[in-house]
Amino acid sequence: MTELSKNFEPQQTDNKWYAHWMEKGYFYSTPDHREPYTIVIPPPNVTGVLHMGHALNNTIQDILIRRARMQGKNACWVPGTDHASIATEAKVVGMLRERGIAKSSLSRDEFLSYAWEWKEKYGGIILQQLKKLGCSLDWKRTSFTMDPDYYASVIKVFIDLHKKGLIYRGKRMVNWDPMSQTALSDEEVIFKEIDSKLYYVQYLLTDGTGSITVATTRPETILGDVAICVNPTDERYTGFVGKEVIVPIINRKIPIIADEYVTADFGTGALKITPAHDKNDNMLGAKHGLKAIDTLDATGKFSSAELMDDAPSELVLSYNGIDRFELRKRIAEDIGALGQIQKIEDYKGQVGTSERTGAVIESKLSLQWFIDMQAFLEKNPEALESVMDDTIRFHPAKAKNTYNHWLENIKDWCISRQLWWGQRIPAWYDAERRFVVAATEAEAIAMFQEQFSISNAQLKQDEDVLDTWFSSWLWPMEVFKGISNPGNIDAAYYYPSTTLVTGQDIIFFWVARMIMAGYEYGNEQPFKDVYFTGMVRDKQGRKMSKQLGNSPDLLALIEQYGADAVRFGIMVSSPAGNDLMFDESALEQGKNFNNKLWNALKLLKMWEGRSNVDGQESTTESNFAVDWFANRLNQVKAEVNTLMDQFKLSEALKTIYSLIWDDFCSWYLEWVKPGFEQPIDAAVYQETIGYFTELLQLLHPFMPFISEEIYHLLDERADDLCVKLYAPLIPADEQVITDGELLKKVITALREARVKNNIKPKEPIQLFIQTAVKDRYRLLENILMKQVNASSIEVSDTFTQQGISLTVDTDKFLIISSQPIDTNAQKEALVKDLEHQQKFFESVGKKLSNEKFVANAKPEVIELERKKQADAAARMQAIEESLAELV
RNA sequence: GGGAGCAUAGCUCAGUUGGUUUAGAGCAUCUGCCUUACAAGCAGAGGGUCCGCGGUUCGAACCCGUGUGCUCCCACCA
Repeated sequence: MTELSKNFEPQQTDNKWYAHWMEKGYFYSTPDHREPYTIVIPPPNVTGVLHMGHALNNTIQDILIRRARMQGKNACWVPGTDHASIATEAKVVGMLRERGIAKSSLSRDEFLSYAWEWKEKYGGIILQQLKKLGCSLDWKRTSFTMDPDYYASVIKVFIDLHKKGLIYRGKRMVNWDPMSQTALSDEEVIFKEIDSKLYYVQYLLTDGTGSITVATTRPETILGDVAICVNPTDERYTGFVGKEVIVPIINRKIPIIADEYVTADFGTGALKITPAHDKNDNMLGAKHGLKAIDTLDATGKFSSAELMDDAPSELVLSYNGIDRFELRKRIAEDIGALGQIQKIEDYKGQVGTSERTGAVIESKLSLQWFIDMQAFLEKNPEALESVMDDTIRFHPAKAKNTYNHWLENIKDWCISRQLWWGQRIPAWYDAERRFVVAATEAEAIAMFQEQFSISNAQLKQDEDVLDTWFSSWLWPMEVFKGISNPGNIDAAYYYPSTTLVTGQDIIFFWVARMIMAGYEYGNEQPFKDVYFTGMVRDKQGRKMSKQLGNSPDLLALIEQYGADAVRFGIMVSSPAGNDLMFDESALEQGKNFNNKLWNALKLLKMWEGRSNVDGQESTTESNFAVDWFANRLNQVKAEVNTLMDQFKLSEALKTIYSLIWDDFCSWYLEWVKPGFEQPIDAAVYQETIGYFTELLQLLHPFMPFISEEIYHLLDERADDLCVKLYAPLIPADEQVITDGELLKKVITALREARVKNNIKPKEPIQLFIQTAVKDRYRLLENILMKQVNASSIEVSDTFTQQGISLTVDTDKFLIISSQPIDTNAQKEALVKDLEHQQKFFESVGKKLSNEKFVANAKPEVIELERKKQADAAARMQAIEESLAELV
């Protein structure tokens, strides 16, 4: 027997076991006759590092996949990363800048070779970090959304959807990120409340009869104004409609028009129309036949390029190159100098920002590629139906509402991005901007021949790449090459996947689109269950963020507490779909739990050499304890199964924790513990080892390292817990469970009596019991004696001595000790208990004498109330007898 | 502005179709113990107007209405 350390030392065991599991290839999966259980990881950004959100998400996936593996399913958890177009490109640009290289000085190919170099070097660190957490991923299947096959599948889907008329190219108002200089989808825009100012700008009428004042938050766009709009019912302005005003500074003459869109009671009731810079203005401009004048360039700086018709002044030209926010101040000042700013008010408004860069979004008219989502959904109505009718089950179900709302109000998806890192859009243009969509230039040339009768066309490929989510939505299929090589063995076996575990925040970005793609390309659901995790917050409920500095270093925590303790801490307080309030004290609890397990092991190791193989017969206390725990274990295993099937992982873990700590360690081990330096019965010892093994197996999905370690220390063996199959469930014997509960209750009550009467633990007592179920107590006697330190137990019909009396259920107990008895305190306690019982008895009695209750309640409920009443009566009688015996 | 959700012990949460609930657990707190696996522990205890108000019902933490307070999602009233 090797010497066991005082406490469990995870740092030494975690890496050892992970390496061992890898070496054995336990995480690798290939199709076979077994039922598959498939999870595809939500691919983290290739540039990412492990944070609390990942830890929560991946711990859950690992628990599910490990359990499936031990249930005999063919468990396959596919790892991988996402190329994360914007985020990665930004990182590479930053890296180049540090080296003194500007992106603009590079060709596309040069830039991409730097990007790949960077990806190879730094990408996927996060996957290595997942190993520290114990994640049992099938590393041979590691995928990347820019792998050659994956890339090809994305192009294939683009071409296919274009052919089906679901993808179109058009000039629309898009969300423009001036920092990364690309269009974004609506989902990538986050609205934030920002303090700004409302400027009241006066526009003079051309006929010299006065002016109209407009309230705007964006004076920098004034030079692009093409009209002033008022509500037709607004009496203040009835005389104005049809007249013209002069735009300050640029001196353009623009009409005053009327449209019901304008709300009279906001600002001055007059709205300036700038179709190039606002979605609603653009809509109004189109409706009223107004042109759009764009005064900002792609980087958000002023550009006079579209102002040439207005013969711009020196002042206007001097704005060129000024950033939009600086420009706002400048123009406001310059209009102020003209005396045409009436007032400036503080104003808090919603401003769209880029999810990735945080830059304030500009609405910009731009030629982009879109998916007609409405048409897509009409073609695939199952995408909505499957979720609403629980063909795809959402956990928690309330996420269905969110999903439903989004799909019912779905808008077109802008999928082109003005970036280089990503799948390049397979559209080919000639000099006259005619285009075809084709996978290769050769195909495109052939198509030009066919469509436009142009041979050997000189073509250029679209410069843009696709939105990252346009590749992610194929993830569950394409990790098995289901798009690039449809119907292959892996795809047929593993797809649709079993469970998806992801954050609620990407329900639209990702989950909804995967479901849509699933029905379009495979005509079935991509997964059966979706488990949504909440957000990880600090214990004050704040989001974790770099600015607040409240985001713990996960690897440091693993180093400090061990991976199992971290997993425990995360899981113990994270119900499905609810935010996780991360608190380091939960990790402490996890560490303590490790230690508890470790000490149980140490205890068994002490018994190992002292088991009595051929000696005395098993004692009855051991028999009952062994019998009880076997049943208790079966009972809890069934409970855990139910909880796991309902995805109540946190509850399941707490249930296992309590089974191990309370039932196994506090009760069972104490019940079978032999006297000091006494041998333990060999059969009992063997059973105990078996129970501990089963407990470790139950715990393994949650805490894989320590369970594997103890499993091997408990008994030298060749197999591993990691792949040990769960035994079939056996129903528990209720009578044995009930007897065990009674025993616990009696022990607790007697201990309480000892404490209250100042009987020292070491002082033995004599115990007398009056009970109607003598046989049951005979079974429990020896354990009871040991647990309450009784020198004798006598089951009799009457008590003949004075002592401390108490009742448990309807059984009466009398304790005789050398301590002097405080009769008054005894009486007081009994009277208090009696009063309590009486109150209860009366309330039940009241209920039972209520005719309406007896008439309306279900028979079994009435029966129950009768039983409660009878029990209370019996208890009252027992207490009264005890009181009478007290002189 | 529209929609969804939540409110139970100091904290984090369970509580299945209303009746085995006189509302439970973990953590924290308090008391006593270095008892021969474990003081990172053991034994025991205290702690709740189930957010307020009204209603339905024989019976409500649970169902309905309403008020209050939080959270999230959607929506560019300039």
